[in-house]
Amino acid sequence: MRLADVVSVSHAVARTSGRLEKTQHLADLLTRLPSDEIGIVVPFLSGSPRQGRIGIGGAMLSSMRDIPPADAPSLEIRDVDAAFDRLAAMSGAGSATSRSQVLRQLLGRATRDEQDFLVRLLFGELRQGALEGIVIDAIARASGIGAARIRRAVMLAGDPASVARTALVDGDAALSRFILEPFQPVQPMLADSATDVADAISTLGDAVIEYKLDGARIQVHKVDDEVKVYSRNLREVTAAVPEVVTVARGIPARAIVLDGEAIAMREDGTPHPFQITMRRFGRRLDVDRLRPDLPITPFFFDALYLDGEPLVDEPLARRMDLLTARVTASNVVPRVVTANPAEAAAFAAQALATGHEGVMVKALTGRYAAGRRGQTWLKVKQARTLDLVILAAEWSGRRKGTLSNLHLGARDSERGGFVMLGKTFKGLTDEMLAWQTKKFLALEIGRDAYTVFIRPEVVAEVAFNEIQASSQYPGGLALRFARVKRYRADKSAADADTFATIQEMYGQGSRL
DNA sequence: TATGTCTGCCCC
DNA sequence: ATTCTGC
DNA sequence: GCAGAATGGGCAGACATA
Repeated sequence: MRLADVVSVSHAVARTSGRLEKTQHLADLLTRLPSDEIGIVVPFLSGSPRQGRIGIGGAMLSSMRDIPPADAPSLEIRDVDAAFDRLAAMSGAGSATSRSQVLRQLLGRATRDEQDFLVRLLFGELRQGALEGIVIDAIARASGIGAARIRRAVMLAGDPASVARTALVDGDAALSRFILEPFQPVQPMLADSATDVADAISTLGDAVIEYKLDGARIQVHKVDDEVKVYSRNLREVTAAVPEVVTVARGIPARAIVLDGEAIAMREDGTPHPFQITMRRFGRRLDVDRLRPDLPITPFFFDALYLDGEPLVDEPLARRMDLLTARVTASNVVPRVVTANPAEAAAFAAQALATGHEGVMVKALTGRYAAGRRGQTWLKVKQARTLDLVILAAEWSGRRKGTLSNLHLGARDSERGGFVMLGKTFKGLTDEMLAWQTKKFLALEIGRDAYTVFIRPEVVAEVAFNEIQASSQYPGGLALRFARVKRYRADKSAADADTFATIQEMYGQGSRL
């Protein structure tokens, strides 16, 4: 199949807003597609190439803007895939230059529309209103198999392309080969948010409350002495966390799959900040050098498989029992089972006092909903707010032509002026975007390519979860997960919170 | 060698 | 990660 | 309720450049 055929379907998908119609366009394409190209095109339609990230980012792509497009389409899907393969294989000195040359050559053979598609694909912003979810529906429609069955197979396979090939070529019965088994990581279950523990308990009834640790999600697979550790995105990270391998090897089970969190702990049993955990997690070099001073500890909270039996369809209560029977208590997340809101609230307070992020509240009857934001898991995190001054805004956002991304500043009561603490666009409705665009242009005192700087007069109430060290901002501090709650028309810049206040919060640990 | 820029099925 | 929006 | 879009800070590592 030609690239142009895929591009035209992508355009048709982007043009319509209806999910059913998007699905139909994609299903038609899948039906026409030669079976040996399913593995290439399905990832394209889900928004990323088969090869994953291949070392091409925004800077490289924006340097390609001058390439004149071809007059007529000639690229085959296979040509593109082969070029991506070559790009992915490049490394070492001079690789950036040769990568740039190969990409230039590819884009030079593409029409304007094809160039546009390839650039968005490589940048990871296809924006056709259909990613994996819609593609799953399309596979279902094209194969005549139920969407739930396809979705489940994708969660277990971790990859829609192989499921598409099986469904379209071999049919329904062949999907049964997608089962949970060791060393085939499954997409982790995700959680919804709740405002507080009492709210979560009243939603879920009998529940287990767990410390929510601010580390990195891990899925650990063990068969006999062989252990592999996967990240939330199913990336294999075994080499980064030898401590986890040691703990897993010691578990008395022939085969087991566990879900948990890896975090750097202090000797006194309190957690390091997330930034410190990240110095270890994801590191491949010098792991042994950092290990003595910065050990990583796994804390497990779920068991997905044990000695030949998949547990994902078992209720949480049974999965917990099997977990605690096999794993030492020091490697299980602290937890309490209760339906009593007061007891739950006390446990949550204890989690925060120990320095943790908050708690998870989970229904005891819940199944493990792989890859989904299950309604049976609720996270409760502590947030606080500051009144900050808007220093500037950037041209970007949901609707082009609005000033959306806000620069947030705290008042510097000692030296005068304001100290920038980060940016946010979150929490802004379409209505607020329209209002602030007008307002900020009236307050403009200067601009550059993307930014309008304004007189520091507008105050917003900004929620955040943590204050963290920053090498980017002049005060050396930045807000984590900042979002706008509301504008404070009743406050002037002189009423805004001061940088000294933020420094004090950071010193105490922003969660205490 | 030292520093800066870019990238990441990155982590949150 | 968080949040808003259309379906 | 789901899926998608749009965007945040910071980390290690690879490579380019001075």
